[in-house]
Amino acid sequence: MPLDQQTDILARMSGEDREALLSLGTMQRFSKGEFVFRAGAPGKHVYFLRKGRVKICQPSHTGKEVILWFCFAGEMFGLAEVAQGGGRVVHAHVCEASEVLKLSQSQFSGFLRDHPDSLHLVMQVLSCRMRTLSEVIVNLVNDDVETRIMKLILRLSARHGVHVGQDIHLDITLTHQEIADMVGTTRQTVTGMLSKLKRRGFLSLENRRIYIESPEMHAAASGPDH
Amino acid sequence: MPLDQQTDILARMSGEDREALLSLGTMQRFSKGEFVFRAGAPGKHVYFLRKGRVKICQPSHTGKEVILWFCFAGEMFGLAEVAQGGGRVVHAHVCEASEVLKLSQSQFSGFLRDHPDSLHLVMQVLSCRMRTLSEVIVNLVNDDVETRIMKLILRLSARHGVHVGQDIHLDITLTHQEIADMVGTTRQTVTGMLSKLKRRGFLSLENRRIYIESPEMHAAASGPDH
DNA sequence: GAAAGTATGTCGGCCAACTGACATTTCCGG
DNA sequence: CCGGAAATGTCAGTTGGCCGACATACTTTC
Repeated sequence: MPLDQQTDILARMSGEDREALLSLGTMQRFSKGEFVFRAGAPGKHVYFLRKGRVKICQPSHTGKEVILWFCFAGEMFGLAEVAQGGGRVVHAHVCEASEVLKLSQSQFSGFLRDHPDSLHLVMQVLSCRMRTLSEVIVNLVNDDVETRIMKLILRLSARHGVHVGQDIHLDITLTHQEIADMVGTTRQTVTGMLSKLKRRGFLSLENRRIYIESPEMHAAASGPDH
Repeated sequence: MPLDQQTDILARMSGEDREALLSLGTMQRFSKGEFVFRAGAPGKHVYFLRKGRVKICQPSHTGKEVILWFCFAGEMFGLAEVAQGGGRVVHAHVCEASEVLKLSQSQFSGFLRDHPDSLHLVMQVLSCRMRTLSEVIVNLVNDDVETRIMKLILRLSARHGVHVGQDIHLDITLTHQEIADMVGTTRQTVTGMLSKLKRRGFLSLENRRIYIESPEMHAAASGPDH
């Protein structure tokens, strides 16, 4: 199983465990632009995203935002602060209408105690996320902006790509600003790079969706050409 | 407890748990320059550093190395791959003569099953490390090299600083290259920045050790001046 | 204690990418 | 279906920090 598929914890849980989990928590609905929680808030709950899309991002004194984690249906978020204590350091910002399962710290520890298989899954998810974060760091340090953007697109397509004939169709919409916040660059540079990649034939853009011409892309993203 | 103190898992474990853990694993000795494991190796063991210093670093195709984690006595490493499966993606590179406790995956899961308090600790450590990684990402994206170096020094001093009168004495030796690999820059730039900081009176350097004039430093590192 | 290896200090040239500024296009709520 | 808001496209000016190259200092090893 590729790294990118491991984080859908709800899907990987056994049926009984999932039922138990769902019956424990309470569902909440959010619409676009709202926050599930904000930096500074206490942080006594864990969340499971059932539907929609949430970005976990850290604001900085300069006003710039960094997106640390893009959360899709089936994934878990908000665990770090619960396990570790202390308030939230990140925002959980809702990108599109979403449904979220909310569990208190004690509900969740109880669940883990009673369901050791799920405990193991949680450790896997945490490990997987640590690897993803490490990968981002390595990218930031080693690669130029163009390569970072290509690798991001490939990473996303591993989990959210739909094969359409020869190409891969990324079925999520991202603004250039969001891409910039994920790879650590500016909106203008993203715009420029994307049209450059389009010109080169690596991908095509249609009403805010990205189509990847996969073979060329993989070869090109293996490293900045030098 | 500050973030930087949470990772000394051996110290935080109860006496009985620690005894149990130590009796389970086997001790190994390494000298400077050796590897506890290398990227590509299978990855079926967890390690606890009893003495010495180990850097967890990820090599890249360009030859550059990124230090993701500097491991000190009492800390745990190599868990991510064990929990998550798959081979090592990082090197564990021994910086100075070290002693390491080695446990197999099954020994470790057994231990966690029998010692729920320690399980909780492990989750805390993982969460803490995720936060640290996130912090590094935010630094890389937002701050210039000078600020990144200052923040690194402050982070290290929180865990390894010894108060000597007015100043804080960092009792670990780091080469400029290692600092560069941690903040994502080049050796030359580190040399330049350190002497700039020295000129400004933020810190002083004596035979490869760093002394911090704390008050000025904290103020300055809160953000790049603009 | 000499030689080899490793770490530090310093410099000029150069380019990727940021900044700010603006025009245009697309989206979305009423 | 219209008007404001948000997203995209483009450009010239500026610069932080990389690269390469070299000299000096420290520190192991035999």
